[in-house]
Amino acid sequence: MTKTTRDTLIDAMIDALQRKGLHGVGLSELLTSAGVPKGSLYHHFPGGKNELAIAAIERVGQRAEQAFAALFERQADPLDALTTWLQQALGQLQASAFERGCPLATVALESGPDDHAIRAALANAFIAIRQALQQQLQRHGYPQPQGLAALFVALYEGGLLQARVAGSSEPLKEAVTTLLHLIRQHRTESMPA
Amino acid sequence: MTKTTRDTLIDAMIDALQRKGLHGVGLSELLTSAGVPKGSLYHHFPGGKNELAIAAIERVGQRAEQAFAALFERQADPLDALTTWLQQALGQLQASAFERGCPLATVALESGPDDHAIRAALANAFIAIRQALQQQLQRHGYPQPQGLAALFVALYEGGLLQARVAGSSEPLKEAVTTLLHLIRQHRTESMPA
DNA sequence: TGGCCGCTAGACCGATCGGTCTACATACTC
DNA sequence: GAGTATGTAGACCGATCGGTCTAGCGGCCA
Repeated sequence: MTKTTRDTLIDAMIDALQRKGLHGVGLSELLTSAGVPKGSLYHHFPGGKNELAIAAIERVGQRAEQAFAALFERQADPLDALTTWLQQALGQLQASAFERGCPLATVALESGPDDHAIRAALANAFIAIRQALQQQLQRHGYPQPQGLAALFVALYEGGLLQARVAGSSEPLKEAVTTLLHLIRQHRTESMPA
Repeated sequence: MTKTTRDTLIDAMIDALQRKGLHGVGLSELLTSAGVPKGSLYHHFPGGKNELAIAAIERVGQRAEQAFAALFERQADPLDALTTWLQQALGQLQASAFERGCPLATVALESGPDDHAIRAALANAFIAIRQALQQQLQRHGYPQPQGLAALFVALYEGGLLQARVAGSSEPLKEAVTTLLHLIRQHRTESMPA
């Protein structure tokens, strides 16, 4: 089963969003890297660049949900699962010489109030991610699961950003270590197993 | 003392970076909003858009350092100071209908590996900010001050991002509350006053 | 085999991009 | 008042932007 043209385009857009953001990629550049002519783009996505970006955002959201499901199934304690998750993200960032961050973050900051559709897609994706985390934390009896979920997502986004500009994974590593330490400490004291 | 043309341009660029990022603003748009002709821009910044962006990043870094200094002078406990800081950021975001975030974040995610100068300016700014936080935390005896500093910056950047796409300050508020709770708890237990 | 349709292919378009260049106003110096 | 430095003003440039349009390829069904 070969990848369809549509999927090729979406993947190319995701990669572009990770590296430069929506305004940063030219269509011709994107099409060249995807090996797809312009006609095909506008056949599959009549709405052009924007529609493709929205499809990319939605796919990222879906993948994140799947990845979380798999992760939480493998590791019982959500904290272990989240640690794995952050380590994976860090690994990918390092492997790409700190060029590939979160595909959602850049668009989120670039988008203006007029980009309704993009904003909606982003909002959905982030809500889904936070809810997935929150449910797992709640199920395992962590206090303030909603706040913790938002905190973890913030740590992920803010940490990747810092790692990117620093060209080093140290800031993120330190922040993760510190937060996990705080939570574990708090947990063992307030709810002894 | 009227604001110089140079300062007007820098401020306009900072505003643009907060709203749309570097690639998102056109020069003509920026110049119109600043009320400055193109000739003046290239007189003060021969390097054009990039050089202006770097000047803007540097100024943001300086302002942050000043703001921290003033904040820490007014509030003895760094945690109180940081709470104030996050509340101010949230206030500004809300006041602008969630359009004005951190001027550094967007450029950080947009910039490619070839933008050496911009990357260097960003790296400096973030290092300065983290160090300012770290020193204050250290001075007040908080454990893992470096990790805490990185964690706070991540919370700030990741939290503003979430608030922006959500069009609501709730995610950031919850994350802040949760983190402060964790730290205070940890502190009172490990180092009773 | 002829017609059809999903899709590829890329020439082409006006608009806008960042950047350059010349002309001019102002103000300070000799 | 002539000369010079500083900075304003915007017409103008080629390149590139996102998007449209026509041509044609290749498989499928009658």
